[in-house]
Amino acid sequence: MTIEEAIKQKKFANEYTKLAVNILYTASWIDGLHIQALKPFGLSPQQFNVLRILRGSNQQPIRLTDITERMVDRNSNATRLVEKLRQKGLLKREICKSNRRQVDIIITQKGIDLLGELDSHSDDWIKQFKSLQKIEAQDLNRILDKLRG
Amino acid sequence: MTIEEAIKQKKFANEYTKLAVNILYTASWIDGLHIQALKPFGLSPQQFNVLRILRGSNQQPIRLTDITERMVDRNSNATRLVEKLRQKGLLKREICKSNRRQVDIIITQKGIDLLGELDSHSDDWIKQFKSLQKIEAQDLNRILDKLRG
DNA sequence: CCTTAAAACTTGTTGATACAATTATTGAGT
DNA sequence: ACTCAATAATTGTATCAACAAGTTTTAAGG
Repeated sequence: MTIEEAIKQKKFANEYTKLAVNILYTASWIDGLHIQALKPFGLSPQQFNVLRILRGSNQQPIRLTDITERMVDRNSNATRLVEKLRQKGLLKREICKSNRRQVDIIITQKGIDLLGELDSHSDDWIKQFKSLQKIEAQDLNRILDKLRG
Repeated sequence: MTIEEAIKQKKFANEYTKLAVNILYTASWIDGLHIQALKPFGLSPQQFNVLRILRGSNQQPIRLTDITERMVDRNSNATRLVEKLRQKGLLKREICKSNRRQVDIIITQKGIDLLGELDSHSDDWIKQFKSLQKIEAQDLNRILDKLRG
C-alpha cells in the first residue's frame, strides 16, 4: 500500500516531504507491531530497549547517562524507566562507591531469562520485514543512515 | 552516521532487525526536528497534521473518523486534538443536521493563514532531506511502501 | 580550604496517549 | 413501531513523556 493510499492524500509537495511523512507513518506502524508483540510479556518498547542495552553491556554495570545515549528514543526518562524495571526484578541498581553521583545498573538473571524468551518470539513481528529482499533492507539501512547525516 | 554508531551497538541479529531499529530511530529523529520547527507556532506535529487534513478537504466539512483515518499517527485521540485546535480558533465544529451523531469540522481562515505561514517555513526542516538524491528518496519511499505490504 | 561550576540523577508539573467503557443516534430486520 | 446491532463521538483512568527546576556529589581555580 502506497503512503498516498494509507493516509488518503493524493499528492505531496515533493518527494522529500513525502519521504518524511512515509518514515513517520511507517515508524508508527512498526511501533504498533512492537507494542503488540511485547504486551504478553508486560514490557513497553522503551523498557525492552533498556533491557537489551543492559544485556549488551555484558554484565558490566552501566550508568543512566550511558543508557540514555544508547536508547532508540532519547526522549524517555531513563530514571523512571529503570525504576519500573527494578520493581519487576529485571535489574538491580546500586550507588557507585567511587563516584556517588552515579548509579550502576545491572541486569538480573530474571531479566536475562525474559530477554531469552523474547528472542525466540522476535520473529513474530520481524517476519513482516521478510517481505523485503535482503538487498532492499540493506539499501534502506544505508539511505536512512545517510539521511541522518 | 550509521545506526550502529548512533546507538553504540556493535552488531544486530540480522539486516531486518537492524532495519526495524533504524526506522524507529530515524523517525524519532525526524519527529524531534518537526517538533522544533512547529514550536514557534504553538502546534504539535499531530495538531499540524489535523490542520493539513482539514485544508486538504477543500473547505468540505469532514468528520472525526475521516480525520483519524488520514492521520499519520493513528494512535492519537482525535476528539481532544480537535478541541485543542478549536480553542485556538483554528477550526470550527458543528453537529451535522442530517446525522446528529456526526460532528462536521472545518478549518477557519485563521487556520488557513497559519498553515500558509508554515508552508513558507517548511524548508527549514525538510532541507535535511535534500542530502539525499531524488532517486534515493524515491527508492526509500518505494521500499517503505512495500514493507508495509 | 573556600567558592563556584559541572556532572549525574531525581522530582514536579503539565500535558499527551492508550484503551476501555459510555452515551447518543441511526439503520435494519421483523 | 420495536428491538438490536452498528456507527460516531466522548469521557474516564491510568500510564507515559517533556521540560524545567531541584538535589547531591565531585572537580577546579584561586
